Amino acid sequence: MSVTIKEIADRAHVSIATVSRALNNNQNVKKSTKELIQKLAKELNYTPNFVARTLVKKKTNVISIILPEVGGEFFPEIIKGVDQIAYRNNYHLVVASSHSERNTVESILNFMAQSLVDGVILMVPSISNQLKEILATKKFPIVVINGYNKVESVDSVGIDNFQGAYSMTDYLINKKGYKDIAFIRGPSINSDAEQRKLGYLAALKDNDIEYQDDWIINGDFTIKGGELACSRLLSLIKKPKAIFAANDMMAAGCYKVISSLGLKIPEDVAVVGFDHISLSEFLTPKLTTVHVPTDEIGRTAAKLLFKILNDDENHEVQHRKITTGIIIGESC
Amino acid sequence: MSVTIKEIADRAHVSIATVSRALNNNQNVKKSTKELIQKLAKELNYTPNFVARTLVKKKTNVISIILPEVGGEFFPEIIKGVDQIAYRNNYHLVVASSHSERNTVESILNFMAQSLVDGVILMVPSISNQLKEILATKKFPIVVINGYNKVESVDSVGIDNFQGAYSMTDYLINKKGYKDIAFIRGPSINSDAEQRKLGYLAALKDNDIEYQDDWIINGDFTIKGGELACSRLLSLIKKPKAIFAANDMMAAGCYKVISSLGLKIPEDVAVVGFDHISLSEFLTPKLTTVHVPTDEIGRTAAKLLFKILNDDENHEVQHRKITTGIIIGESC
DNA sequence: CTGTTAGCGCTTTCAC
DNA sequence: GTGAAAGCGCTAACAG
Repeated sequence: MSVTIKEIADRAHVSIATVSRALNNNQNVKKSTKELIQKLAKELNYTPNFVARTLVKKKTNVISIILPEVGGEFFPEIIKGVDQIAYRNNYHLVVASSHSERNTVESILNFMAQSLVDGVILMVPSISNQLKEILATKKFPIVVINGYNKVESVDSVGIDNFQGAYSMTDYLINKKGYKDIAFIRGPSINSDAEQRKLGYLAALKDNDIEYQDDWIINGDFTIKGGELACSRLLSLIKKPKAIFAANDMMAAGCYKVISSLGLKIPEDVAVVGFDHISLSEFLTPKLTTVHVPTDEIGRTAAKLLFKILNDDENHEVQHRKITTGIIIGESC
Repeated sequence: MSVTIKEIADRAHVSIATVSRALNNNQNVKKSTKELIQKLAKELNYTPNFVARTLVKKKTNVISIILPEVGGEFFPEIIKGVDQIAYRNNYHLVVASSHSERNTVESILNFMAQSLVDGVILMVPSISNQLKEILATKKFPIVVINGYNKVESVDSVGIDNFQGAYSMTDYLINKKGYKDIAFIRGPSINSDAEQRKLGYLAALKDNDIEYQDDWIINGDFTIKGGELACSRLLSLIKKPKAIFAANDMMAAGCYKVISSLGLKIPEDVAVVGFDHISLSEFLTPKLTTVHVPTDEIGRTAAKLLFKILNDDENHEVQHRKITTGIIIGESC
């Protein structure tokens, strides 16, 4: 096996305690012996046994992120952000995605029970009651990624959907001069989607624009849903001049319908989206959309977690919102 | 802290050794005491301390996957595949992506040195000499994802680029009746790209079609590169009737150029790609392309790794190639 | 069947 | 400054 402190101790003719001290650079070890030990360690290519240290320190230097899936547009970015911060803190990251054979709750409990990780970042589409209970009574460091429907006692970070939708709507009105703006909603159980709708409504209101009931159409965040919604909007007697889709996928659906009707974006009707997925860059004309800084979410969550980890006692719960920005394309 | 076997031992009035045995279900423990212990364990909500066990067993039940990046089209799928298999084997997965602050080699050495993981899956765009050396002298379980440029002594899995390109070309010729097929290459240092070119050439040859030098154009796997290559091809005196881009990104570039020239796909010129990235589904007309079963790569790599892990002594090195399939769109 | 004992590799009092 | 010794929670001989 690999070299241990015992090996070094033997060669340096000191005790393993001294080696331990010297290697941890702390304590009061005579300069010369410290140097000798460090030299020896280097020579022997010594690396501390992580596991042994963990056993005594009760600290694994591992955090974990649990998410519904590892693929897609957002998750990888989040992981990346977390990984970055973890690395800087000299931590490792275990990624656990719930899949058919594993569910989120199980994952958390498992990790924590086995004292495998020092903390977890949890990303869930929605917070079930079972989960809520666990979180409410939790006694381990955790931060949740998911803006709404949150548990008060648990740190969280989410994106500011309201602000994003508000500023996009405001942009359409005040920078682009649109007044007739329709909105395609996301699934109503989805709290992100709801916030986006509220942001849209608030912006209309603040600009003294009456909202039209039939310009707020249900959608389901899919391309297909966008197509359906869009064709309904464009078959109204009073058609909107701009369509704000609650996500880019549905905006892409609008593109399909609009081009199949022989209409032009943005001349005949403008389309804007939300998310800034990579597809939005490939649409012609390039989609104007709300950018969600995904990696920042990951980084923020990780930073929050380390704040708890380093500052356990007097850490106070925070709920952070990540603000969005507008990516200006040519679709309005 | 959490319950330990000592706690259980006390309550059951037996020694910790017996508890350990009972819990591990092995050995010969009297049925009644075993049942008592297991009942107690459940009552006390006992979970084994992973770290303590690791320290003595010298086995962490963690594998790691190291990749250049966590985002993008492919990596998440690979991770997912690995995760699935890992979970089934009762293992955890640590994901490490090399980023600005960390490089691959460092990661491997680090993990192994700290005896943090039992094995690693390594995915690299290319294998440097430094890495090659490490791999050649490696003494820990590792499997490399990257078909070519491989180290003989190390297990690997990669996709069969040659076969993929061959069958696509063959499909164009024999199913679709094309004879004038141009090819846009990837970067020549990229061995995947080279294999694709070879597959293309081989298919032409086997069908007795002379290849044309100026129909094989350099590209760089980017949209821009695809655009450039495509406009060069379409300004030739003798234009090809079909363009086989070595990846979907470049195929997307072709789409742009072709539509800007007012030409139609596939009537005026057919376009096919390679990779089956999600963008290819959104192109109009839908792109015909070679599907790379990414999650299968991950699964295969993981299975291979566990084969080594479980079968250490007499495992013989394998090099696996994952075959591809054709996704039929409307672009040819 | 079950208990005793000796570690795994390291950190951390407590003495000297 | 440094060593001795205990112990983290568990497993694995070795006895009985």
